[in-house]
Amino acid sequence: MSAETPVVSNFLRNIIDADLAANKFASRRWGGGPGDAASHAAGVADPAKIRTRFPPEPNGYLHVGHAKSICLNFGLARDYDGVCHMRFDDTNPEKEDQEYVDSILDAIQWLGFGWDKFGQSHLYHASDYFGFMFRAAEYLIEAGHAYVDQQTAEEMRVNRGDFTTPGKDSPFRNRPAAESLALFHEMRDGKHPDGSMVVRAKIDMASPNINMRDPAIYRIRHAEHHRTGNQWCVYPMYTFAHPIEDALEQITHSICTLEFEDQRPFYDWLLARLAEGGLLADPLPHQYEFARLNLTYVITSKRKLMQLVNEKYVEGWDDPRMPTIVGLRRRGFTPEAIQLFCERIGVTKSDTWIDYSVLEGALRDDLEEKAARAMVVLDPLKLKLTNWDTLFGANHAEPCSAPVHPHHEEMGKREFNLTREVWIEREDFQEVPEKGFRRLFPDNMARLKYGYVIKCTGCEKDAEGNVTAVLAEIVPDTKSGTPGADSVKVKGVITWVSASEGLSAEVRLYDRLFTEAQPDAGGRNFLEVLNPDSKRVVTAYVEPGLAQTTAGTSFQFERHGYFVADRKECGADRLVFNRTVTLKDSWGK
RNA sequence: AGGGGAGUCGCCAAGUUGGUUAAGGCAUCGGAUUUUGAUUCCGACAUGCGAAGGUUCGAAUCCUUCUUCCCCUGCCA
Repeated sequence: MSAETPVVSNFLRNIIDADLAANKFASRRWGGGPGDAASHAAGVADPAKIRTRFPPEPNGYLHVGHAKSICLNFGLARDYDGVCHMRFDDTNPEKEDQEYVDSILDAIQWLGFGWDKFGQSHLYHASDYFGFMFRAAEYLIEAGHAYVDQQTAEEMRVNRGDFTTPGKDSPFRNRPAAESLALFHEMRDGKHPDGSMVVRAKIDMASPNINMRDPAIYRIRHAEHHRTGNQWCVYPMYTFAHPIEDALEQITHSICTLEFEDQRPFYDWLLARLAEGGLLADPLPHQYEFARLNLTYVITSKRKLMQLVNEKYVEGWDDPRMPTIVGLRRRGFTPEAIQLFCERIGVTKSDTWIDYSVLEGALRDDLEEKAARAMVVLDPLKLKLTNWDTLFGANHAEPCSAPVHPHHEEMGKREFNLTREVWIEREDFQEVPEKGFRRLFPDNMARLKYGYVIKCTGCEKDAEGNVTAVLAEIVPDTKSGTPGADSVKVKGVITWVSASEGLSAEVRLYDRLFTEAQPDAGGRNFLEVLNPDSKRVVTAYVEPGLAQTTAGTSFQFERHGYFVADRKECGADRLVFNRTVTLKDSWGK
């Protein structure tokens, strides 16, 4: 898909182009896997022109916002003959779980990306670097760049100062390195309870950048880690761990979101210190920040998504209304549509809102090309062909044929029968037509798609005056595909399903989850603007050929939109379809 | 208030060593095609680049001032 989509320049591509042009990475070595300066020095010239990484914390499900980052990082690596490392940033044992690891890996592969490149897998875990990180912290302490602080969390907070007030040095700040080192070892050995002490980088308590006011780099957590078990009771903080992870993996461009901009000075400070100590070597990785995705009508906060699931506003993480990758997938999104969306929105440093319709547009553009067509009636009203018996005989079934895809003959034909009674959409009949209406109304002609032109003669009503059936006559010799098909010109085309041969199916009509473009704008509780009609379930009639539908297959239900056979509940015994997105409708329903 | 960022068409977004008519996409609006009011195809769509000054033969690009919005005071990431 990217072959036909011209690549649009962005600030990251410009940076990479400049780096490459300057031969900035010419001396890079690759030790065959993540490692310190010595191990890479002993390796080979790095076969990867650049290295990026996608580093989720395995504490939740991936969503459309992550998709932007995934497409960016894996996409750049692909385009520049580099590699993107799949890395779990699992430095907080209390929040993480293997279940999330599995779902994340699955989501990325589904999106169309992988981490095997240059003959090896690049699936990494921050927890594999705990040993090095511990050594790095020891080095920092020994070199006078870090210390063990025994202030309480509250004392630390107060002494950090605020935006206008410089912080105050901790009373432990200048304790001898040997004392800090001994305490750090005691921390590791489980001699101290959670929260009793912490290792802090020694930088500048008066820095205007609060992240430089002696940030905590190691804390005590007597917790079982999903990968390292009980091997450790001290764990590195993100601030400290992330730059090291990047360096050990020889990442060239460490791309993260805007809120980490203030963290970059520490990122550079840390790597420079470790390079001084010989633990790391140039060229060191650099951090670049881009604006995360803001999508209207969508919420991506982990906490809020969790709330939607836990409080049953939706039916799980893979509910088709959820912006999670599993939700989008079940809704009928394709990986290509999501990739197209990411290409269209671009990458910048300006914090913007993308309208939900852009996502829908990309989806339609992808599905239009590949979805098989089918005729389905979602809101059935019976149509009686009153001259059927005299024309064909009551029990006759008239075979009709239609292309699987109007622009792709090679996809073949589908066959179904026209019978004396068919289902049509209730909205396709108006006893008194509104201006511009071209479908069925008394004395008007329209075509039953792929069948005959019919002339509406009236309707039947119940005691309350509700229309219960539409009456029409077939106009002879107008069957689609026959020489006389165009002898009568009509403006309206009606989709239909044989009343006697059509199959019934459960169809879920999904709509956006919220009624406001920015559900949590201005501190509003997003639950107050949940769309009560985000899911409507109808029993529809579908053409007989859909009987053998495979779960996960996408269709265009003609004149309605794109639908997908639900991957969990659609089976041979029960047809279940999810509406992925409607067709564009310039007439307005 | 201190620090860090961002403001180019309705929504995104190229363009920044200053130099012809400010890319492109989405949306929108015309028109053609169409057995999906879909698709497709043609065409239209910023004398303007947050604002005001200034430098210059020439500025979205340089300078000055102003303005709006976003992020930062977890032993989360």
